Amino acid sequence: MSSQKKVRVRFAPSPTGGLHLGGVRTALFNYLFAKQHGGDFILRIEDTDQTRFVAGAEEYINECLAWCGIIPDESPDKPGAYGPYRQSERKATYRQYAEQLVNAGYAYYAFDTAEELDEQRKIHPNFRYSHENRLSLRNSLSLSEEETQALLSKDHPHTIRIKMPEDETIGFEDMIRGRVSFETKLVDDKVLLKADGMPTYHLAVVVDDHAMQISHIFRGEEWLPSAPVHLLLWEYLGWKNEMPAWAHLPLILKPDGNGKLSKRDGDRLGFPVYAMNWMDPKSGVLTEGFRELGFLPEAFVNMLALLGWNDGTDQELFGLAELVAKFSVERISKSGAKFDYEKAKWFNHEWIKGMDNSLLLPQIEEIIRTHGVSAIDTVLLDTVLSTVKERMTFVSDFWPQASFFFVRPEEYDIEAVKVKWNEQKTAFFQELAGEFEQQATWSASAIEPLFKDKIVQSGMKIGELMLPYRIMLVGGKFGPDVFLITELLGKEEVIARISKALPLLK
RNA sequence: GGCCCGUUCGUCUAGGGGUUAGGACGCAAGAUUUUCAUUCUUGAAACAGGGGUUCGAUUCCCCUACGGGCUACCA
Repeated sequence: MSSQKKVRVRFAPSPTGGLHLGGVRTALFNYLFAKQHGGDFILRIEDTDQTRFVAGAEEYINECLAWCGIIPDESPDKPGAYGPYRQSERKATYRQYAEQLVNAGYAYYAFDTAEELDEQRKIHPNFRYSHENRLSLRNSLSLSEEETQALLSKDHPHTIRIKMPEDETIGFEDMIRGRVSFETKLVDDKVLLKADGMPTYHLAVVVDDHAMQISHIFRGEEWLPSAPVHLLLWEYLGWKNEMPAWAHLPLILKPDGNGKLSKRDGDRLGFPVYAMNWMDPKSGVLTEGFRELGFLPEAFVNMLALLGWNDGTDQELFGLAELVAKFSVERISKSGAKFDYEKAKWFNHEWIKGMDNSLLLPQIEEIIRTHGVSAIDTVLLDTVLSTVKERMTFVSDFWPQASFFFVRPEEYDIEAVKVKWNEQKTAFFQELAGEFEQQATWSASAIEPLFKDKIVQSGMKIGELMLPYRIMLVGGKFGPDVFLITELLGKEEVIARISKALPLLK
């Protein structure tokens, strides 16, 4: 069916909030599939008037995707032959198709008001608008032709509902799940066109996917129950043999407890759920995103791809290009995956370790600048980054891990050494500073023996002096090899730091 | 309640009629690092239950249980 058709795949986010993990993953899988088949990835914006449209949200979506390296081939900004790709700009056609369905007997006008239906739901707890009761409700099926026309000509508020067949089995072959089928008698008569003339999602996707020549649809599992409506629509609109192939992706679940992952879980458990910072325009509350927290887009994408997919080997680290090459729908798992923030951090750690310094440097320099250091020695920075990289989980870890290379410590972990301090140690470091002054070759390999020999001569133990020395240089019990730090800091700075810290230890 | 989808270590998963059920995260222990982290080694840790089918089921089928999704004039 779709094998000779060009692969065209779309991502249709609704611009009502931040792009969360599930959204990005749906975009990613769409993208991977399209690129793998040499097809097109289209961004379609689901900006119905009913969804509370948020200003700037469309730009936000674009930025998120761009950060992840998912670049649409066509989008509202880059329309192709089948645009426009904003639902709000395609309003005109939906009504026409809805009426076409009514005329063909596949749909009908329903005049019941929302209040009347609410009333029904109160009386009948399991109320569904369906073949069982549609003849006792107010619609063009129960009313006579004249009554219907009268209501229509009076502009009586009405919706158009699909007329679900009474007793059919409708099924399809899901690319992930295999055969899935539904009994139409159990599906209700969904609204296709609302009273305000706007389409529901059901009508809009089908009409647009057809118009946009979409060949494959990857969407969340939450859409599975409405698949029969969509399937029928493709058929009723006369497009049955142009119908795309479907794949319903498993959901991303909360790490604890049960249920779909939501923004609240991030707040509650202390991890991001949005790709980038998202400010809720109503509440003004800012939710920190993966990007701002110091995640590398490569790690973010890698982590998302492996949440529900693997290549069948033990490999876990994949770049986007490799994902495109190795992706396969058959290997997408059927069951929902709980999001594990620890594992996400591990992915980031691995990517930082393996990332070329030159790609990390712009962000690192930015971090250093925000801490008030303007003169950056790029050669030193490159070396520092190399030694500190493996200790970083987030890009932002650079500062806590390496700040002492750029600024003198302000605070010292004096408690760690004070109890065992004595005059002999003070004298030792005073002399050491003097000897450093005379030292011609300033390298770790030259200083380490000098330092250790001097300790042996003094009769003290090496272990007694190493920690104090470290604390003088970096302020605490952390950091890379102390002699490497000594070398990188330079002679003048090391002596200055000894002089600054020594009085505090006495 | 109804419908649909799912179920292998705590988590993400590999596997698949006969396996010591593999890997990763996390956890624990040890080694290295005279700091902290990294790294390395080792360890604990799983086929939801019951029926079939079969010489043999974790794997195939059915049922149950459990989990999730949907059940709006939201997407």
